Amino acid sequence: MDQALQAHSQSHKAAQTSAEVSAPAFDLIELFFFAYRDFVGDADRLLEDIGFGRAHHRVLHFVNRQPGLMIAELLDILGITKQSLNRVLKELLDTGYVEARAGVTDRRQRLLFPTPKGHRLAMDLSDLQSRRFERALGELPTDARGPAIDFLLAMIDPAERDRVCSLVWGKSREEKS
Amino acid sequence: MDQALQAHSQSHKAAQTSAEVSAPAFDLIELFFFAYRDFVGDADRLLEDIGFGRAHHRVLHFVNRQPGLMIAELLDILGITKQSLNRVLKELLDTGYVEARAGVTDRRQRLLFPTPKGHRLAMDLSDLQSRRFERALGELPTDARGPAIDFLLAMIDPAERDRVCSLVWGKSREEKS
DNA sequence: CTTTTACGTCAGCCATATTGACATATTTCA
DNA sequence: TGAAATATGTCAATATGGCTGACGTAAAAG
Repeated sequence: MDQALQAHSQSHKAAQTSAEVSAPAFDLIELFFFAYRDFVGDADRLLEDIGFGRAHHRVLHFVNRQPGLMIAELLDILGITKQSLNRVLKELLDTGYVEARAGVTDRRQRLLFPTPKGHRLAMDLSDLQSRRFERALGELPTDARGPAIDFLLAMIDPAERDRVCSLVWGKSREEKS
Repeated sequence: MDQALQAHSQSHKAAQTSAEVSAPAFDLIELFFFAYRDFVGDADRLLEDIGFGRAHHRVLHFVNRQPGLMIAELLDILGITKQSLNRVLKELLDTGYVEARAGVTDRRQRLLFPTPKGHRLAMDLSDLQSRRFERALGELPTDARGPAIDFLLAMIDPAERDRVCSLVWGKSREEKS
């Protein structure tokens, strides 16, 4: 069967599109796929006991990371529509993991905060995922934390990087006003 | 649900005191999230023109990588049910990206092969994703390809690694080049 | 006072996954 | 040979997480 594929690959060389380059990095592609799958799998297992999914996790994570987040900012970070957010956010509000307070200067805004319960869940999920990173980095010969950060950052669209960087390392929402 | 939460909360405290969990690696968590999102976004944009989604991509990718794959093997790799696979696979067969032949020794088996058209699409998608890796690795000071592979592999569940390694390199991890 | 902004909501659609039950062909084994 | 195990297909119902479009409302900004 490998012969069949090779023969066919040769015969169509002329018809290959402009996208064709050197040998594809199948190993990196597949390792990234499986690594991410296991990474989110940790959180999935913790969440399914409470009846939440990944959508809830993402919302809770960013609300916990940036307490006082506005709806519009959250939509921008997640890249989803307000209708999509609404069902998930409503469940988080109803079950008391997140709470919303009207903005001080602008009372149209609903600023989102984690409740103590929501904060604990968010930290448990983050700890779980951090432990995977710690284990992984600990398996590597030298300290690979810096290189890992550099690699992951380099994988992000250059145009997106500033936004991501300020989200990851930037100021908290309290100083924003 | 309250019980689950309470137990969960206590286990968190225990973990904090005994395992001395340091501050969660929010940066790695979020960078991994955004990196993976951009990574799959490349393929998503190419696929949506033909009306395919990520599910089609995953099936086509592994069929292209391992021509002659059996249905059961594919289900095992993807970790989904046959009912989920069926619709997607049917569309790939109907549109002529994948073809199925009965097994030689066991005619119950349906061995899956990429058609020339399917092979080209799979390679276009892989090339697109490879270019992101090449760009990313090229931005880093020293050659980071080996370290990147090691890091991604370390992120995968230890119990899963041998399976992933033989899938990626067709051999065990020790003999990986 | 009008417009814009920030948000909520209803209604319907699509894609991807799930489980359970049942059908069919084929191979294997007692 | 006849029974059981295997590989796969299929029908039906359900969940989740997204989408678009349209419409409503309260508050801020001009």
